[in-house]
Amino acid sequence: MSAEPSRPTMIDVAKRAGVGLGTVSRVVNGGAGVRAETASRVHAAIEALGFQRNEVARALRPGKKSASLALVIGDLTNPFYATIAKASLEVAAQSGFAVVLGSVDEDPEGEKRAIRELVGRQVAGLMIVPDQGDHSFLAGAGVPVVFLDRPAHGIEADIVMVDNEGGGRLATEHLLGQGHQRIAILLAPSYYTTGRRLRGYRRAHRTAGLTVDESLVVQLPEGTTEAAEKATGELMDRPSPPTAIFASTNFVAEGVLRALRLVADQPAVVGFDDFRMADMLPTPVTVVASDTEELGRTAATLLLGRAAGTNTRPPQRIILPCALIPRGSGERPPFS
Amino acid sequence: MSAEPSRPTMIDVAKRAGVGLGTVSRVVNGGAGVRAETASRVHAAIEALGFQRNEVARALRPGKKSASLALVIGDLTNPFYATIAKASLEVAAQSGFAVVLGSVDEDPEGEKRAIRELVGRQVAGLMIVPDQGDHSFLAGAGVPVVFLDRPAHGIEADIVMVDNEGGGRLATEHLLGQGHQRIAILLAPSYYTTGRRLRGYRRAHRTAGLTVDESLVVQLPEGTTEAAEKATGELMDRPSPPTAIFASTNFVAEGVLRALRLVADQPAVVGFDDFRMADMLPTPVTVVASDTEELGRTAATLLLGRAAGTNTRPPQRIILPCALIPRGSGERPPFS
DNA sequence: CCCCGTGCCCGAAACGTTTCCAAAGCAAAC
DNA sequence: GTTTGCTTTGGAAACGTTTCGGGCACGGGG
Repeated sequence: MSAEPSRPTMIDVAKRAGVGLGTVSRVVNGGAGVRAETASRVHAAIEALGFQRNEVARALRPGKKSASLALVIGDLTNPFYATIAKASLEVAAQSGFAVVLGSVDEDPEGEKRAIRELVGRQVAGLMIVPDQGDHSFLAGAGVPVVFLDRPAHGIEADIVMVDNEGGGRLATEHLLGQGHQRIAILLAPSYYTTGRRLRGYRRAHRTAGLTVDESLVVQLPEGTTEAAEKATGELMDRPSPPTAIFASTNFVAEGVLRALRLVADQPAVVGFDDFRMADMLPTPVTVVASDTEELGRTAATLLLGRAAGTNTRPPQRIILPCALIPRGSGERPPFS
Repeated sequence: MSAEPSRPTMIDVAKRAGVGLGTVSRVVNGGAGVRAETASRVHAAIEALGFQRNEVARALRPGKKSASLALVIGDLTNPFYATIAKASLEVAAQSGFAVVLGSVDEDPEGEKRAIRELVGRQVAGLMIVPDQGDHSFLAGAGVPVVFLDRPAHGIEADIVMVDNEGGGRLATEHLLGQGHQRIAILLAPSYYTTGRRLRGYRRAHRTAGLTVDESLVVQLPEGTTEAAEKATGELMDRPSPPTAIFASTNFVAEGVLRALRLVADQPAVVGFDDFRMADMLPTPVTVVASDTEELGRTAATLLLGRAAGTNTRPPQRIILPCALIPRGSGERPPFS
């Protein structure tokens, strides 16, 4: 057993450079108020010892939060979430912040535990894509919070999201404009976003003077491609199938497209959120999409402002617009 | 300006429960050697105050690393990396570890800085998808390291990677088996993995008694779809274009497919690494792939073992196998 | 009655940094 | 020569936890 070669501390550096502890600290933090000659001696000692500041000890001082942001987010395999993670990571990195990923169980209880954990780590701020359930326990945590993609209950905080209702309306209006009358909507059980998209769907119908056939509003048991595939198959097997489908999610859209490979009369399809290869499929997929990177960037920027105390405005609600990207699948006319 | 409602500490809890500081600590850490009655009083106080252990202070004690792993990885938007992140995150979470994402600049210098940062945060271990360049500076850090996907220079450490050469051979043999003689290989400039895949390509040729036409070995300036698309276009415009293309990366494969939309004589295509929708494209894409989740899981498990001191074996090199998934694009016969 | 375990609990020390106060050096002004 | 003020430096306190050496109370054995 060799003795653990414990990393050198500022004290070691101070001894070696023949200066006081405080001086080393000052040099490490930018070196204001230190003679150049002294500073260079300290730097030499740091170099020689391979000293590396212990961020943990640094963060212990009151007021100094650790320079990290927490990100509590769903399945990174979903390009929507991955894009958010990437964008926020980039913004954070520019300010010298690291990003801590919380464990991402699906149940609200796991989410709560993960968040507690993160708060205990003294992160400077939290970015959360909230599950359903109450988030009031965050109120007293003394950490700024920004919610992404959907609001949370029980707490006033910044939130950055997409114009779900507008997007839903856009998609539906587009399909109605092609002459479709029987438009199905497949909803992943994601509660809030899904609800708003449905609302847009309804509003588009109302505006057009149509009533929606409730049997075409399909609530999926899961947000997976498999569930969507199955539901789509059943939908198209009905006596009078829909002539168009609005898929409320990128995974749902994928499932829909899979199911449709076996179908003779191809309905029009519009998805929500863009995805890779959407334009490469046999008939390119029309989607309603927003700038997901912008969403992540905005949230991170906002949070950094809060964490730094620069931004003291009341909680903001930022809503990013959606645009329709016609590619083919949404422009198919109604069959029969 | 309301006074910052600083979070309660163990001292506050101790006062409120009418016990000593040490007792609170024991209760919080499992409560061995504390009378049940006392423990419940402490728990009540914790509940009442909303106490949350300060992990930073905890990690300050010598030996105690913070319960977090660092992950230094490329673009999360790349499903390959996203999958690794997800899998390792899950494993870490099971052991109560969080995952810190390092800033992911592309240049080696940025990577080095990011790693230093992470080491300073007292993470319990590092998972790194290494850039080229020397990583010997990690040797003295006193933190266990696991490299993913490619080895690093200047340091002995565990590494988990894919059988790149075998995969390259598999892909090439498959194409040769279809009667292709002019097989192009498009290489993203990722140095190591790319080099091994090329080696597999060469070996397959040699085994088949063929010499490779060096003009068909295309080194891309970038690993982007755009670069691959451009190169593919040029490739197919040659007087005698290849009848098959081996794309060394998922992004490269995408670029190839984009370019091929405009081409009359469709070459066979095999990609490296699977990707979403590969089976949904007009002609489904044949790929060589390995279990990326397994890669992430293995690395995380290995690292946790090192961090806990459970695993003291000499550094391991784990190589995951690749399998060919025929879907259509790789089974196209040579044209003309 | 004394001694010694055995549980349970207390509180000080230590971890490595930042920050604050004071001291020291020095130059300029008187 | 003294004062004043500024720059540079040293060192102690504080951050919130874990850990460790005791202390106290109680009970049983001698």
